[in-house]
Amino acid sequence: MKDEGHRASKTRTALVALFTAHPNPLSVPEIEILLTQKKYIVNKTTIYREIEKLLNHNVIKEVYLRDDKVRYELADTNHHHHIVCIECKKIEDVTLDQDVKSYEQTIAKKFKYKILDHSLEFFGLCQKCQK
Amino acid sequence: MKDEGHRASKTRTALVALFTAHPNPLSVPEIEILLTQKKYIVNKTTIYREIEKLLNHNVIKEVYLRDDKVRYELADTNHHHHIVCIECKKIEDVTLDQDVKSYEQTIAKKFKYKILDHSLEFFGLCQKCQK
DNA sequence: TTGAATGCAAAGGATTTGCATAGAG
DNA sequence: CTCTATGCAAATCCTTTGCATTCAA
Repeated sequence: MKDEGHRASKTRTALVALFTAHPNPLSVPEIEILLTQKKYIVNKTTIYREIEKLLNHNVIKEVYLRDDKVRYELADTNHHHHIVCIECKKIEDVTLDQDVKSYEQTIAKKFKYKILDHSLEFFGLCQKCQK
Repeated sequence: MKDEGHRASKTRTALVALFTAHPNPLSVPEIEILLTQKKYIVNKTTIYREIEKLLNHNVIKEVYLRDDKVRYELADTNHHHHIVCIECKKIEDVTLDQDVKSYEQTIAKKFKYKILDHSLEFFGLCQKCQK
């Protein structure tokens, strides 16, 4: 990003550090709370704008988990899915040996689509919440 | 629903008819527009409240498609997924011969989760939009 | 000095809530 | 008559936009 005249601003640094340290995909309101806890006070607007830049530069990507909140996580991780506990909201990464890619060819042919991507998320109860 | 004292109210009838006639999962703002086009004017609030009742009675279910809009579709259809054209936003149902269920056991064991459900959606370009 | 970064206020859009009225059984 | 259904206004929450100011290369 610096190549394009962008700076290693405080907010940018703080956000990347947060995403690196944090295991879960985060929404903007969550990010705001976490930054505040770290005594780093930023305006909501700044977060939204910074998120947009990070998205445009493929530093982070969007994650959708069955609610109307958009979450973000680092983009440079391996392709993976998520498993979400519907009770405690814990989120874990899921990697599949044989990924859904195999379906994509069949579907692409059947529907005459050029498939670019897919979302696969699992929902259930984690060990603790099953009790 | 009638069993529980609910009536076949105008809005309820109109909504179920709309979902039955309409192939795509619909958001509340979309529903409002479609009903208006059919000369059936309802207040937004009424739609939201009716949607909630239909959800509670499992007449419809929520669908999430990579944006922050919640959509709804009839719940009594076969388990299926969706393929979305990122250009023209067309949505089609996708049924898989061998569903993701097979993954669920493996993942459930590995993560010690009780898996209840999953979401799988494909994104790409439909035939028209590939040109 | 110049463009990027930030804050603040306001606007927009979706959704929810409270209250009062209308309507169906 | 009684409870459901509906409308309307207001409130909330998330997100975006415009404008002015600050900051870093």
